[in-house]
Amino acid sequence: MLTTGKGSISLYMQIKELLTTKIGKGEWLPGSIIPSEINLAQELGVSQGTVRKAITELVENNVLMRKQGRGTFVSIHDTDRALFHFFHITDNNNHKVLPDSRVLHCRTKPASRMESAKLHLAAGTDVVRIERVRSISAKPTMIETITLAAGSFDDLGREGNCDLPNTLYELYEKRYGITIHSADEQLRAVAASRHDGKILNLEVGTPLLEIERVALTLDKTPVELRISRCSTRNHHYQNTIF
Amino acid sequence: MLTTGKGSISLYMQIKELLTTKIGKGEWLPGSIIPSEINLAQELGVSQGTVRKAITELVENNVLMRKQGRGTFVSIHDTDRALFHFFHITDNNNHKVLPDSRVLHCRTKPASRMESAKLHLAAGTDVVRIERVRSISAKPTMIETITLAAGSFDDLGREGNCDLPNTLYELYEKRYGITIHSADEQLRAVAASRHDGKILNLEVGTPLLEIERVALTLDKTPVELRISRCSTRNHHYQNTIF
DNA sequence: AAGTGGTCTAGACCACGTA
DNA sequence: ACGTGGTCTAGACCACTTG
Repeated sequence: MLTTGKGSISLYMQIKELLTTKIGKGEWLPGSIIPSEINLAQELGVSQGTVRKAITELVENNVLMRKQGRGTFVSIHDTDRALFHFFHITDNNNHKVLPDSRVLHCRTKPASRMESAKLHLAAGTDVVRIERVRSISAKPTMIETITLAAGSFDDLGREGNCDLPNTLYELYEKRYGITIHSADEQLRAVAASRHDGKILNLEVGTPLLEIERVALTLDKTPVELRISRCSTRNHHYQNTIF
Repeated sequence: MLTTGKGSISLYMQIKELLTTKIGKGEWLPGSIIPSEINLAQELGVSQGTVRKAITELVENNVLMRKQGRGTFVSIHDTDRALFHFFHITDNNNHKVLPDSRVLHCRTKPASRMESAKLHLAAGTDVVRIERVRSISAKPTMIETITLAAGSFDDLGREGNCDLPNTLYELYEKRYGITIHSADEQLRAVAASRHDGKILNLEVGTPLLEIERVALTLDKTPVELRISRCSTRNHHYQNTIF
């Protein structure tokens, strides 16, 4: 179980990994309560303070949530979290608005070289590729191309199963048991293609903000590749550096 | 001094604010060591654990740095910190490279409406406006327009005092005692102007990534407005969401 | 050897939510 | 009334740095 003594990793770190593993394996599901600090401490044969330190760090990593008087819970991906944590587009008054979305295509195809590289897939593996338009205040504002490993999302994209909700990360969590925990984003300025222009109602060549995001699970497995091209006439990407 | 009892804020929070204030006022300078946890605890009449909790949160906020066996230090803005913390442009292999910079202009002028709004200055206050080009691997890659309240940076920009170092935040800290602690960034895609094109050696209309950054001190006072327009042909803006 | 931060314990009391 | 997390204490031992 827990190892102690010289040269071994600290107790609270071992506990942190133990808790992380339970969550990663689905033993403790998102939204469910975990045992109290006192119970965990007794089970593991350590003091409450040690468990507390492990939990504190997991709360800082958004893996757990504490609610005073109630208990500690595995974090859940509701719409709010998606909006405030992963969605960085705001209007020019810095207000976040969750855009609507409309699916254009949804197909299962072999992965491109770029897709298999970014998602760590073997060449030629099948992926689901979704293209959708997102509108803010009824104005088409961004085009998204989303790529998922077909194996992990088996029924998605098959037989016209394309009636997708607006916040996909909630779907991944609820229907497929895959929780997005972090993401790497790369931003570039690109020129609108003819296709972009037609859908976003812009001139060809208009500068667009391209966001290439790889979304990762708790154990850093890449799960989704999402390329968004956004008009930044009335909106922008907001980032705060602490 | 410290207040305790019902309805009052927690001890460690009061200590956190006390330490923050000392740093903000310049009583403890960047790079200097602060009293040990035990000394602080004795001075303040609390236990070491309480001081520790306050310090821990300040370390998480990048205000302090701990060095085991040595002590706790006020964070310093060396080149590395500027590079790893505030500079988000990387090449397409996700490697950070600190660009060179060459100053084009450096003038003191009345603030524009936008500048006075973003820097919380009265209309018409004098500001220093610096324009520079930054090159990566000898290729001009970004144009920066930097605006500072002239009052806080008195001699800067006067009498051709424009021999500026590459990492400005180090200069602000060392010469003017102003430490940049956080920043708000807004990213947009824009078309290269004739001026942009000439300097960056690009066609007019080429999409550029525009980064508008307001840099803040520890107490959230806006100090610098920086607008960067970057070619994203060989580079991009990298952001990780945890 | 002495001093620092890092980990860990055992126990106290408080604030909050539920029953 | 009870159980939860939140704060705080006092003290132990370890790991690291410096003199």
